[in-house]
Amino acid sequence: MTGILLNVHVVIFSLREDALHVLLAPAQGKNWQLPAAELKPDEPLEEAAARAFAGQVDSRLAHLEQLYTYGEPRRDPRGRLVSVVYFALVPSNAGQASGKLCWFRMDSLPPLAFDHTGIVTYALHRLRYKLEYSAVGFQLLPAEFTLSELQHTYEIILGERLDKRNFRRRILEAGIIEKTAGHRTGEGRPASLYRYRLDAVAEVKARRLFP
Amino acid sequence: MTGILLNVHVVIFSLREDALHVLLAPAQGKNWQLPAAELKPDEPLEEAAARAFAGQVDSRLAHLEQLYTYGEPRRDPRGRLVSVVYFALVPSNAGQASGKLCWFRMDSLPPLAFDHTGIVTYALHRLRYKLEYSAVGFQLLPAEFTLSELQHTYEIILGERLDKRNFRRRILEAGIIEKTAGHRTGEGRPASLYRYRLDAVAEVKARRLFP
DNA sequence: AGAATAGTGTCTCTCAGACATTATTTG
DNA sequence: CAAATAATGTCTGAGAGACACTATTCT
Repeated sequence: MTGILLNVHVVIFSLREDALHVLLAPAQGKNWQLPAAELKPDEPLEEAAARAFAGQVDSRLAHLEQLYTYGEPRRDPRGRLVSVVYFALVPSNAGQASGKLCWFRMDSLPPLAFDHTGIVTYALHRLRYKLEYSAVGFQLLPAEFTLSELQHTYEIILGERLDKRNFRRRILEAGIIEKTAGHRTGEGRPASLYRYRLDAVAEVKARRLFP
Repeated sequence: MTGILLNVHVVIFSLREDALHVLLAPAQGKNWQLPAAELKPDEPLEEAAARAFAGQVDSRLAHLEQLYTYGEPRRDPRGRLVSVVYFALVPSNAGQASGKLCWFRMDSLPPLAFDHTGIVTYALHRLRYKLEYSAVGFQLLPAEFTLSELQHTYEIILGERLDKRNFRRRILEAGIIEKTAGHRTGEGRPASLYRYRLDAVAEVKARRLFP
């Protein structure tokens, strides 16, 4: 291995104040970059990915999957760097950033170092795509949520309005959530709380939720 | 980089004698393994992947995409090895193997070294999945083909029979192939030849062909 | 009472899936 | 003319998408 470096980056998404956010670390100059970790000799890749933001975000990790491996020869001017990039979701009720990491709105990202802008864009593509055929959307919400909150989450990520009745019909017919006893009170009529049915994960992954 | 090795593996599929085949290289003992290449310091990952079977298969490369990066600490007993695995398709009219590489039927693979059996299984999943929503199927055929040959390709990969009329309707309505002047004569009525419409690639990738 | 949000049903149109017969060539 | 393969159309059922009003709570 003549001078080829390997590391792990993570694109971490969360919903904050009605907008999709990404967690970034300060880089050279005024730039920012994706949180990274060196791979330890005896550590699985996923663990290195989790380490990239461990202790910086007070949240259990809701979702972590490999995104892509970037290895263009000149992507980092400091040397040949191959990065295995992971993609993570953090529920919106957690994820207060501490340390040097900061949340940025996806629709107004700061300048990013190296090829990180392209990586974040691709991660958003993946998130939108997976939203349509799997149950990742729930990973951005707390354990209990209302149907309006769920719809709102989908709308923010997809960037488009969805029909309330059609949304509810499809989500409920898919059988992946169930009503709990609780209600959320607020400004108008209180809303029923729902929870994600863990036993439904497997079957949902097979079929598209939104075709 | 304390003792972490990085290389590139390739899962190469082709259709031969009415069955899906994978290209393998001899390994320790009676085992076989996926063709591999060391990453050169100034070489893109794709190029290393292509190098893993360059000169061994007399064919232009029809399709090459990154599959996944495997990096479990104990996957290779000789040391910590991270492998970026690619996935390739070779048209059935080309791809005569030479050198040490051999084609094996997917339904009767020899014992594979390390975690390569799992990798090949995952690659087949990906191939089947992509067949349903993109145009990769055409990459396994020569430039001109009959609709029966195309359907046959789909049936072999998906492992199930398809209805002839429904298949033709969907393929033709998708507008991704066009009739050429030629015909293929053989035992029965001669069949019209079709070719893949290059300008259709982009739009097809967006929508599922087989839902 | 008014403002705010939750919750609910129908119709239409497109498309997937099942299904059988005729057409053209070769030996 | 027999065998082989190519080519073609219809019906039905499921599901996506468009669409508007009633219900419940809070102030």
